[in-house]
Amino acid sequence: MSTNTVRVRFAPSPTGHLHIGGVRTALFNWLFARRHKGVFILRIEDTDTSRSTEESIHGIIEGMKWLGLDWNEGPFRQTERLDQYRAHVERLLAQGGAYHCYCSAEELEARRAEALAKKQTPKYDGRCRTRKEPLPGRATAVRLKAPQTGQTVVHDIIRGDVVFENSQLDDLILLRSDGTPTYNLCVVVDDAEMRISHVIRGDDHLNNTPRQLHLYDAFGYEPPQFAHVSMILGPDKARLSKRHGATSALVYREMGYLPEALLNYLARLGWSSGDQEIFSLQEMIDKFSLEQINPSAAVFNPDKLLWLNSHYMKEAAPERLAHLLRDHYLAEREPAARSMPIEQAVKIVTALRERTKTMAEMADFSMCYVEEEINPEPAAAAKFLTPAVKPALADLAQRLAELPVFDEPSQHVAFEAVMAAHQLKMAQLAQPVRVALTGRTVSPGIYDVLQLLGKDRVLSRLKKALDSIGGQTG
RNA sequence: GGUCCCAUCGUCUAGCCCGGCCUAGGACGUCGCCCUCUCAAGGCGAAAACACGGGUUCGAAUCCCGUUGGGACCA
Repeated sequence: MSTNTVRVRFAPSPTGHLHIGGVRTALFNWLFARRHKGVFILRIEDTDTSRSTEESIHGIIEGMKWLGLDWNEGPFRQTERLDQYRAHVERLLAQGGAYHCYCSAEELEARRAEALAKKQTPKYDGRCRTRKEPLPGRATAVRLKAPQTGQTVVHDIIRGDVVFENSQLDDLILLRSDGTPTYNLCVVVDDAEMRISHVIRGDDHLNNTPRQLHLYDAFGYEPPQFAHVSMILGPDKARLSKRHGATSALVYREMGYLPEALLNYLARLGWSSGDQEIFSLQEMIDKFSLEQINPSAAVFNPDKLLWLNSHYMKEAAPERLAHLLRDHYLAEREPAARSMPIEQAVKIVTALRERTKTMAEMADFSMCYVEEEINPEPAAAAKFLTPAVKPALADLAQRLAELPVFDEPSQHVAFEAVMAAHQLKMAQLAQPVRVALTGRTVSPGIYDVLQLLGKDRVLSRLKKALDSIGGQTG
């Protein structure tokens, strides 16, 4: 295989749901891989067994599949590669590139607290670095013998060169005293062995990068290129988290967002291509470049995501939305909806997608076309189903019942006749009819409503409404 | 506290690298008008930003320095 092949990875820790910040990182990696006809790898960083769960792994994979972020290799799991990490450490130890450290976590913590108290930078003092004889009876961690002078420069594609003084970096722990490998070790071993060409990750890892570079050096590996993407912030400019609202990709699915809307939104958060706002997946792939990524952090804006979602709902094939609506969003509200003819679902989608911004909202507005009977909202009924309009409604019911063909032109004639006979304007007639038929004051055009319900339900709901109105009869 | 990153409308951004075309463009949101059987959608229009201070230069949003503010990591 050519050494020029782009190989990138998304490496989430399965300690929670698939976070939308993670989705953006995954998307940038995926776009970069597709753009360069490279390889996208999914790697599960599950070495922290106390916090990793199978449930999280399933959630991550399900989320990735929902979004269409398909991977070429993996999912690999770090817990299946522990031998690799240990072997690398053994090798380093044998070469003198690492050493045993006998300091206990408690001692280190005490020294750190002491340093902080003296307003000094807490940093490992390297006291075990030159120890010749092992201390018997003490658990040992393994540390990297890192350079203590000079500088380490991270050549970041997004930020340019970032310089670190080696004197500021301490000898990082490779293996803890309980034998478990640390994050930096695993990442470097995996990225090297998986021949990752570009590490595209959150900039919360920028500070880890010089240490990782030391590790690449120690192992004799050529380091990859780095691109550190800034964080996604909440409205208060703090890192986006649960307290800012939904952060799980799959929760956005439940809220009725389309995957292409989320992807388009996340792509434009930190990346741009001129003034373009709407990108198909293929356009994103064609135009994506790491150099165009904005180095500054971005605030997550739910309103814009919502706008994009409504845009994509209007763009999508009605049949696709109809299946989604019926089999997912409606079915979870009313299982009987599964038996709805797909043509009916298509009609509902066509009538509602201009006025609802999510699939969940569409489902809520669809219920009155799914259920056999409805109970109008009390406030709407009180305002529009009044004795004053009762004669007109009765007249309309009569005329609609007598229509030989229940189509829009005929319905139109009936409405015109009722308006003329009762001296009513369209608004005065349509609103009561709307409330009688849908139970609320907001709906698609009244003729669309008639079509969606069909003659039987129209007549029965009009009758029910008429019966509910007190006062004069007929 | 130390290290590192960042800084254009409320928000996402174009412009910045290669100073003049910038009386700073687009988008979301907001407001107004039009359309209208409701709500939307759609159309038209408006308000709204170069964090601050010094340089460099004929000229700086664009280059340099500092300040301030925010963020991340060490934890």
